[in-house]
Amino acid sequence: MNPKTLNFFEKVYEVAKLIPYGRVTSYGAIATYLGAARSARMVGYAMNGSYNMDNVPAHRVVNRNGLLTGKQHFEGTNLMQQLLESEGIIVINNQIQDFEIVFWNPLKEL
DNA sequence: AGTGTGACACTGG
DNA sequence: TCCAGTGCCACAC
Repeated sequence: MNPKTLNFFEKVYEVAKLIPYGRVTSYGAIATYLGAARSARMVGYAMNGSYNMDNVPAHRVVNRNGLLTGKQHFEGTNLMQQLLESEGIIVINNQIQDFEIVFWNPLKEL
């Protein structure tokens, strides 16, 4: 794939799809991996348009604190949490427990 | 072409 | 240590 043909959004989706089952990452980590460290907000914005991309596990992307800030954009009030819990990730009060353990760093893993 | 916007991240008080 | 303000930059309008 010619990287130039891929929009920033598409790159975000590509990375998101690589997040292993039962692991999570942060918006900033993805942005940094894409070489746009200052565009973490855009990653979240990109995920907003991933609702029609069923391959993108948007629920595995949280902010750098492991907080489910994007929860509001999912159906219902706790769909995101349920999806994570179904993968073995413990979430309490929108906060991922043992975040450092389940955190997946694309910079290190890829 | 310019302006507004946001599912973040960092810094200073 | 904690919170509020500020920077940021790619996309939509």
